[in-house]
Amino acid sequence: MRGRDHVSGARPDVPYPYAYERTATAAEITKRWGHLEPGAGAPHDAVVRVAGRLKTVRAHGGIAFADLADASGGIQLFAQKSILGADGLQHFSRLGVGDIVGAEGGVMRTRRGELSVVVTSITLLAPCLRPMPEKWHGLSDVEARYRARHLDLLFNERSLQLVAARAAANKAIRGFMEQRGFLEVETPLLHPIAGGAVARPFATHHNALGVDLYLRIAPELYLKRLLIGGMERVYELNRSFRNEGVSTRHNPEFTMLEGYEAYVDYEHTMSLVESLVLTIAGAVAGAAGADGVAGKLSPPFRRVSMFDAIEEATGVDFARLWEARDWAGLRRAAGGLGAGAEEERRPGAVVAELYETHVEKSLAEPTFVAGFPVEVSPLAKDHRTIEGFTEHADLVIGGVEVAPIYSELNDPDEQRRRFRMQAADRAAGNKEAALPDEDFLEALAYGMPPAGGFGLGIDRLLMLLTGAPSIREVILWPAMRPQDYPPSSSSP
RNA sequence: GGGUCGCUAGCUCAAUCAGGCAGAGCAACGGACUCUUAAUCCGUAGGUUCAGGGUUCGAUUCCCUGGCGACCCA
Repeated sequence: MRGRDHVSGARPDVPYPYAYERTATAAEITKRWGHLEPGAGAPHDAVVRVAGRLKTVRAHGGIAFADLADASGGIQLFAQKSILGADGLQHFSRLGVGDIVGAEGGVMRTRRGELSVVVTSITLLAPCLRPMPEKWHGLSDVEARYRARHLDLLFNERSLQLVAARAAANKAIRGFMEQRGFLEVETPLLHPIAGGAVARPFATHHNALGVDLYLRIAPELYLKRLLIGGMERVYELNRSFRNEGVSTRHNPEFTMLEGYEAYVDYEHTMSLVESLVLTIAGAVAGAAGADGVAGKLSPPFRRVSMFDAIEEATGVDFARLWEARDWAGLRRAAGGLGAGAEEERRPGAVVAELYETHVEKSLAEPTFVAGFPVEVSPLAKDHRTIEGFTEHADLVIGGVEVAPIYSELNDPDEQRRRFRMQAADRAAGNKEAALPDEDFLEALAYGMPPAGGFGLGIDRLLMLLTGAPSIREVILWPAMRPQDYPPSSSSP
């Protein structure tokens, strides 16, 4: 591979200038001078200085053209020997695709109708020493796009749009939460105990303190401490980490929004989340186009109990079996639906499995599924009417769990029992079961106001809203195995 | 974790089915050309065919192992 290693050495001028005084972007020139007729020029004193990356260069002997792209769009550069002289034109013509340049000149529309900067001076700001992907097909190899995102963004407009969509979502979230009186906070990312969710953590170690630490799997337990501390509405737009598989829907680091509001229950919080999701959808549709469901969501979102949802999907009335405490009948019915219904499994775990395998994927329209078995919701308050259930709801859109919502558990004794239940689960081999957090229990004992809380998976929401087929499309640098590392030496 | 598919020049792809000199376009380099815009034309150079092993006179091609990725399933 030869590349263009020669270019920097061939330049007589400063190879890497420190700055370029730009006076116009491509879009500004298009807006200001778009009315020019073919062959017409702007007044002679209308000199612009533009900067950007060359997409193509076309030399024609006495003249040359180049397409310059900046963040606002593109503008053609038009160079002539009669203006630049023979050396100047040759200098221009030797510029290559990918070089970053600054150009100064007047503005005109060519006879063939292309708005152009008539170059009076061109400055190479940074040469492109590596060969660029092909101008016509660009970079389409999926793996290459994820690994070389800098090139992906240069060649694939959609990738850029998805970055903008995330920025728009973040901005909408902050605006919405602020307007509702929530304060944005930042809590620790390094946790002595990874709590607040059911997941395996990444482990690390602090040398000076001599303690093992874990990357957070959720900020929940710290945000609840803030409620104890007297804050009534808080949220954190956070990166969390889960040491689990990688797939089109899972990335080891992901972005989540968690919010807590004192003195309300999950019914109230469901309404909050509904408004929030609609607000985000509007912002994303504006930034990325409504390819996914961004433009199609409409309130009110449906609310359904887990038992009703299961009955709709399977035709079996598990609510009746549950109320009758007919565990044998429940196991029999669940077993008939392919669920693991062994004697030692708790009925709640069986119901949760039925929901996950038979219901969740089929919920296309935005739906709040309310009431989860206590086994899978160690941090939510007991359900007011269904024994063994909690006030935990999931917002499901397009068959994907987007947001869990809770009436937050604030009884420290009950919280301790829940941790014990999880510990038993863990002893039984479930490595994901939650760990007891004594610090948190002690804090809870000071009294936490009743509160509604929610978590919103931003990456998955962006996938849904934009129609992205993989979570890797909405994350700039998704987790990938290192390529050629260690450098291939010998085979085993 | 299982299954299917893919990996050839910087990029996009041929050649693989049926083993027989590894190619094209773009990009790069040299040259021609004063209204091009996937510019055109002439010329030059560019390869660990993902890696290792096997079969064979001969392997990008067939077989095995491994790597990386995509998709589907759990």
